[in-house]
Amino acid sequence: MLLEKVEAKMNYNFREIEAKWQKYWAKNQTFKASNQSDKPKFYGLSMFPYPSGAGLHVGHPLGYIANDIYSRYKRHKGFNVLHPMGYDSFGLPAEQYAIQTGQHPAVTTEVNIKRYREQLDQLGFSFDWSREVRTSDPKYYKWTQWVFIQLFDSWYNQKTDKAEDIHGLISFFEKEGNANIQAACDDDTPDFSAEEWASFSEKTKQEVLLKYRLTYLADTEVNWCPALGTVLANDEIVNGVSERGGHPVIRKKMTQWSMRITAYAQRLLDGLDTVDWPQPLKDSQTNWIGRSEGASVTFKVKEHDANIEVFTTRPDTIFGASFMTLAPEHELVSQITTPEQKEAIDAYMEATAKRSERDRMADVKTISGVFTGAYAEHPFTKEPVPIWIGDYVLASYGTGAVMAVPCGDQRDYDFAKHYNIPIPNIFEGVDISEEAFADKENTVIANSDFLDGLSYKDAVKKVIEALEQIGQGEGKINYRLRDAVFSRQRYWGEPFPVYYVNGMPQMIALEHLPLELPEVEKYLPTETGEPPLGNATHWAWDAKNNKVVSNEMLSQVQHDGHSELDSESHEGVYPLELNTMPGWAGSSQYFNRYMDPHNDEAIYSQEAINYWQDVDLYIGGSEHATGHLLYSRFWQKFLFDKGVATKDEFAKKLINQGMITGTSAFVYKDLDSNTLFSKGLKEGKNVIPVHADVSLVNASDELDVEAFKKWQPEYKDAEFVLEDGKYIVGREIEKMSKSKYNVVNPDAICEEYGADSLRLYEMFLGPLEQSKPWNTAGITGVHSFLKKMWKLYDAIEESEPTAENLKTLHKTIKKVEEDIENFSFNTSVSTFMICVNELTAQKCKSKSILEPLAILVSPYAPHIAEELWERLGHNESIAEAPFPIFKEKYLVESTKEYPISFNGKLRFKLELPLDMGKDEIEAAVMAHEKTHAQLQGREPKKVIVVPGKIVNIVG
RNA sequence: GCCUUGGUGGCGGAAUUGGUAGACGCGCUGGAUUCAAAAUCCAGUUCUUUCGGGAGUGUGGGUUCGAUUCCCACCCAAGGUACCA
Repeated sequence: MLLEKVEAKMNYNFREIEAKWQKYWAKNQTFKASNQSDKPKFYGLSMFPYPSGAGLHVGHPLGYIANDIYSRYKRHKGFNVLHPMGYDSFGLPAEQYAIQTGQHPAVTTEVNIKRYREQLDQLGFSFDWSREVRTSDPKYYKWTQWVFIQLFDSWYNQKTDKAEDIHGLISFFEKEGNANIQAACDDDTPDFSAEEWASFSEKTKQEVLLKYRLTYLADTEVNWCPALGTVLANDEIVNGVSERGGHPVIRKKMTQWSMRITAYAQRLLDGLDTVDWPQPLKDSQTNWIGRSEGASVTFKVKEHDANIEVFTTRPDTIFGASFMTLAPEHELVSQITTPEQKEAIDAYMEATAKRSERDRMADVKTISGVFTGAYAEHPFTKEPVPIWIGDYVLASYGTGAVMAVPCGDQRDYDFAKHYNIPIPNIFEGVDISEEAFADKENTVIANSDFLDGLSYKDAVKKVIEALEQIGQGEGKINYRLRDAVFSRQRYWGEPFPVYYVNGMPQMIALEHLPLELPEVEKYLPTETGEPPLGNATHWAWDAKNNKVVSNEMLSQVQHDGHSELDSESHEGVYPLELNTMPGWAGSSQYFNRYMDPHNDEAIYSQEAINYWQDVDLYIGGSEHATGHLLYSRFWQKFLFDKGVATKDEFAKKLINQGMITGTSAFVYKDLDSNTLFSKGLKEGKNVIPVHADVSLVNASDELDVEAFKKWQPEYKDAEFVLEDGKYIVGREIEKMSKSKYNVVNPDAICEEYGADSLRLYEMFLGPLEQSKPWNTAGITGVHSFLKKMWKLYDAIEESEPTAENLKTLHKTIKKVEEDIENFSFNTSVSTFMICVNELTAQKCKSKSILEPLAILVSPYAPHIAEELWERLGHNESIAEAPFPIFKEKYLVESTKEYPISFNGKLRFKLELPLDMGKDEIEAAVMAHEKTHAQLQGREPKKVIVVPGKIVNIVG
């Protein structure tokens, strides 16, 4: 009895310890951040998760652990730390589940969040849960709706290069029309004078303003899936059919809200230079924005009152343009096609319309096109230029039309060859009989009138000047980036704070927000094809009383379009927007809301943002490169323009954690019989590999045969051919996924080894940014390290540390501090192991060594550190204990074991005093018997001596 | 095709400014302890070797007294992107 008790005290009982400290942290609010502090601030943020029904697997917490370590470290370093967590809780899976089961998404979301919270708590994170946000919480999405309204009330002034209040634009219009305004606006914005503006009806004014607002309503082509009754995002479509169910998808024009992110294209590009983000991520944003410099050129169409505008990056080759190509969807096609060509053109347009965008992209080798019969006029030579249509020109890029220069562009070249169109050569000394010449650097222009003899750069400059002179072009920068469609025909998303009067959108005032999601019977689209919110019976806006009312109250004028029938009693009730916002709406400002999450008066107070400013360290997956991270930067810049945010980039440093891949296990089934061969016996047999659940396999790749039979009853009676009495499985690295049965659940690992072991092991696997395979077997290494460390604190003494003890401690402090600052968490774990191994060998019991060691370990393995800290006699949490200070003096050595190399190869080592000079070292080495043995009588050509480092003898 | 990142033992990986390649851990081998197992501890573990040594960081070159590290060319893998005019 007594013996058991003693043993229990000595053993590392991680289950008890971890539960104890998790409770302590929660009860004492150890990690609650204050918005008032004299300390410097540190804001460490991990991307908040979508709470899925499957829960976390070991790959998910990797970034959280890293950020938790860094944040805890900063706390030890005297920073006031903000380390929050929340949930991106609007989203598709909950809605799909609701459609299938009828359960309200809010209910399933709540259940999933609870499960997530349990799993997160179990890992011992230092999150300030008092600041939790949920995007689906009306108190939170009130502010998502608020940002939307701010965007609606703003336009982008290109002269001041920032977003400004829409009222300023209206006064411009009133004073001088829109001629002198440089603004981000729709391409089809008409020119008008102040008088014309004044004469516009209220509705026309609103329509014009929509062309300038930073969020606007417009007809947009979307991917509509009739079978699913919804629009799909591009990534939800695979090979032209829906990812879910494989239903056909068509392009459909729908009135949708869009975000004028293109207004910020250049600033989004420039801002990348100011942040410490991974290069691949910056590159993919740069590519996505797709800036290209060139010129826009206007070609007049002969015999028509029409112009074709093209964008080209090679205006210098304009004299080589021998035809033009329009996208088949180009608006001028039907207008300019001659009667003789009409039949061919119609047939071609019909054929292209049938092909999906994806088919067209996939099939790049087939050259196809049709001549319209029309000609454009070359701006300089005035020669006729035949106008073709061809599906190699995309309607969605540039102007949907190109001036084709076959000698300088391979696609134009191929097209010209295929249809026997002339290929004039405008390059000096270049052979174009085989292929086009696209080398800008070595370009010398010829046969080009006033451009002859010029280089690419000079010719571009000169031709743009000439185009401007004749009013047929100008220098232009084109972006690939499109405005972002912001409407979704979904239920489980933020409602737009919008109602419609005479078809024009009106914003609901801030004091009446949030506009809460209505209850619906069904989560599917209505029979008339309206979004799920069309099923709501209580979804109309009473603009007089500012509240949501029953649809029955809708004004007659809205109902059937006859204003004279407007019902008196129901006046001022209007329909509400039926679309909801996309998934990225709620995540585009959450990082700022954490600064002041319970503020009901503002998205956050100015005091809060003045103190916290921006995120110091943001960790999350690289899959958000062109979604969340681009949209968030856009909203941040907008709020910066409005003076709401203090920084125009929200995150100083960003790290993409690598993916943790699974190590799948395979059994080998004989093709002809129900026989399973162990891995070593499958050679020469006709077998197929079958996935086995990784939880049925031990560290030595042995399969638990009985458990396997139980798991897959079809193998209940199978014959297992063993080797040495064991069934050995094959292993392969694959993406961690349910279907591959290689998902490893953190709960089971915490149960068997503890959260501290899991945290250490995830870090120990390798560099944070790299993708790396998971193999649970290796966790025993870090687990026995913790046991060894625990043992070290068995009998703590107040004794003086030895010089050796101090050296071990201080080299550990130095290395761990450097590692954390460099986000090299894997190497710190090794350093801890070395330190504990050394102190164990030294039989160190000194409190003055073991106390700082506990602090060093605490960011990584916080539970054991707290427990040891308490055993060292402290009553307060270790969380705020100051980080140990490294002292160089303990590492100073008097001698050095010099590596002695011959021709760069190490041959032997020689211990010499460190204060020995160059010549003395050389003399000592040359006198050594092993040197003579190496040289075998040869005279060395040269002796390199780097004191304190190395000796190298050449010869 | 283009852009990016990477390539080191059986495996994960280390070597931070060019200076002892393979730290640390897994696995494996042998041993101790145990009735036995687990756990723990000790020793070994890049390859090769005639036991002196020799070779070695994707391949081939280069710079250097010295290269995993810097330069050039190429190969392979992963991720992103693609008829972008």
